[in-house]
Amino acid sequence: MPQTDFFAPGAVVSVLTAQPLDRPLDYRAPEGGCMTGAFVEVPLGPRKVIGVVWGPGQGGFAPARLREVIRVLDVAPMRTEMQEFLQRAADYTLTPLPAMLRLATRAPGLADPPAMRRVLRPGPTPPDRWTDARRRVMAVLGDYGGLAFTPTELAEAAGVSAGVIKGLVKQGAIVEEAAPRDAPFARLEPDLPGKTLSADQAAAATHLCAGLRQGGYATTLLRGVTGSGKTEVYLEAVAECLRQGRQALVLLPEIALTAEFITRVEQRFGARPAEWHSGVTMTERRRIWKMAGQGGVQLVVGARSALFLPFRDLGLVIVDEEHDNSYKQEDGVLYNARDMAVLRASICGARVVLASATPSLESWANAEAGKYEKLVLSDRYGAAVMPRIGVIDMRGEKLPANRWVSADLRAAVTERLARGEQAMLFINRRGYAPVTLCRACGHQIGCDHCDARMVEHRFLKRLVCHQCGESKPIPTACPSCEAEGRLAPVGPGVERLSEEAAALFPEARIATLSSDMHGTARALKAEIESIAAGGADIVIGTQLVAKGHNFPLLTLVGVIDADLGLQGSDLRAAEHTFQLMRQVAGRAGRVEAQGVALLQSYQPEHPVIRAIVAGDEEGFWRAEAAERRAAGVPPYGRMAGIILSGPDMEQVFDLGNRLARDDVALRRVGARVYGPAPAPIARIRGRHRVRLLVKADRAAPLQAALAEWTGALRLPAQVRLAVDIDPQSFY
DNA sequence: AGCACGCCGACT
DNA sequence: GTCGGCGTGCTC
Repeated sequence: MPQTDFFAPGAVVSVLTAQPLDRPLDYRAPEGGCMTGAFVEVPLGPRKVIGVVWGPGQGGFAPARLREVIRVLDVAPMRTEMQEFLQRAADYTLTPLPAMLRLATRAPGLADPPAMRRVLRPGPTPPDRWTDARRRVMAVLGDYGGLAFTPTELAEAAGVSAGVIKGLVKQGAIVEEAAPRDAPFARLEPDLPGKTLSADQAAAATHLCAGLRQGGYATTLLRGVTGSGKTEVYLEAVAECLRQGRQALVLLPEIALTAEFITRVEQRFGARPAEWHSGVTMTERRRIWKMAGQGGVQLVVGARSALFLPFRDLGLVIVDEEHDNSYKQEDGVLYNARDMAVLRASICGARVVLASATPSLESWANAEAGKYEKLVLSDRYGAAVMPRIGVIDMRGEKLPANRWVSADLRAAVTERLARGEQAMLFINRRGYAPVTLCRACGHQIGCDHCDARMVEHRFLKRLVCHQCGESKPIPTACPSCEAEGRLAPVGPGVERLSEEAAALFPEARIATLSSDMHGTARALKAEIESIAAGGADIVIGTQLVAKGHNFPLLTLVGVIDADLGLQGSDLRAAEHTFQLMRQVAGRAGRVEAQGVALLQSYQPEHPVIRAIVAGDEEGFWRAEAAERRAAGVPPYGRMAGIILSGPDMEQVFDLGNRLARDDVALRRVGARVYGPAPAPIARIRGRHRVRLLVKADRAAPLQAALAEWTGALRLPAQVRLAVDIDPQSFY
């Protein structure tokens, strides 16, 4: 890390850009000099690019050929802790540092001078006459003294027409002024009265607040069943963080959840936090980015990429639903947001709260080992109790073709309908039918670019590949044998289940929730709100409904295929099924009545199904942990996936074999390589993929060995190699 | 990432 | 003869 802070003009500095160069380049400091961390514009070949002064020059490049930094940008310099975070995240995920920097500068217009806009302030001369409208305008301007209004905003806030404002400006009662466009966010008030907490919640909140007052890094796993009020608890921690004048970040796994959460923040703190995710406008992103650095935002709520905002003084990171798979995803860089949150917090001395009803085994093990603190909320908040969970053994069920709702489940739904309560049918499959089969020749329609079957989406009237998103119209003739009218949908998806429910319960109002049926997040939110308010009798949904939405009238959840996630040989299958089933079951009976969850299963004796039914969480995790420990896999061993992809299958396989053979670097640290094998999806968008797995001891210096190992392989032009540290799936 | 340099096929 | 294909390499 850099020792020198200021570089005099002409001094040699090293500058990191987001260009894929694999290391920083040396430049001469500009006229006026520059600081470590400064955002600068530098010449690169014929172009000008943005970079960060990373430290003193590295040397080794002819001094005469050094070029000069063009200018220092007018944004808050990158903090040393952010540099360290990016460096360590890059080292951990084996990502080139420039790619990491790109994540940290994903706001447009950083190079632009601070844009100004015209805002209105009360002027020196009172208006000649006071009308009602004029009084309202001046009252709004006075009340919100600190806030800046544009003419349109002021007219709207005061409920007057633009003419009134114009008149006041003309008289000098209001004056126009230039103000920076990227304005601070409205202040959140941590001392507004919060909700009354249960004894459990209060104890947990007190503990978290005490930790924040003590300061320094620590991670707490906050466990609580659905409806136990985890959110209220961690909002108290946010309040404490704000009281200390530090910034807080709340990560949510789904954009669809942010709207509801922001409303709760507004109720608790009297103003809206900043909202950061892919759906946010460019202007707003730039504002949040800049305000994070200037301290003009206290709380950011958003997606995992918010971890890379340049917070000036981050004191608390909440990772809600920490077990959620979407925290580990690729957006240019493969990283797990939960782990990166812990890393970032440990560097900047912040607290982390990992909240979940069903933690990941990793977090559970860290808590068991004493690396994380553990807080458990055992009661459901208010009168709500955990649902009773039962299994319906489908082996004895004689269902007609293309029916999936058993007699028992049907009876249970009918009972709820009679009582005026809501029921939910859950199936974790989008679309109408997962397979389209030709009855004449047995051909199944697959994607042309991937090794995946096309899923019929009747709602969209198309076949869709869930892998690459490619879609095509539903053919009338078989593409293989050309038989007309012999194509048949096989198996259930959420749309088909909806059709069945309509036939079984003709009187009921049925609402179907699936991500592809509601174009926008807003439409989806409106639908969810309407359902929560009683706008439907039966809710039919996919994974989407399992994630944190609150349906107070719901007393029954029926899971159509509880075994679905248990198929395949993925070691995490048990964990995921356990988490998903517990979450779905938790939707039932949140308020007064005890809910019931019924799981349809063809293997009711399966240990996972039994653990879910028994509600024996600790038992499940202990058993799962024992198995993982025996197999030497995460979290008791380390793993990495290597994916080689390219247009030529043979070439990619050859490279995989060569890699597997030349494994000296790995063996030196006691790691072993398995494969190559076709990747879980062997072909995506026309690129063939093979995968190798590396298994190592927990303490092994895996990254260094992997870097040496893969670095030795010369890659042909079209072949790409990606390293996935701590892969989500492994077998 | 861009953009140049460079070495082999079909065109004025 | 040269215009242009995109494979390989460099950017301080």
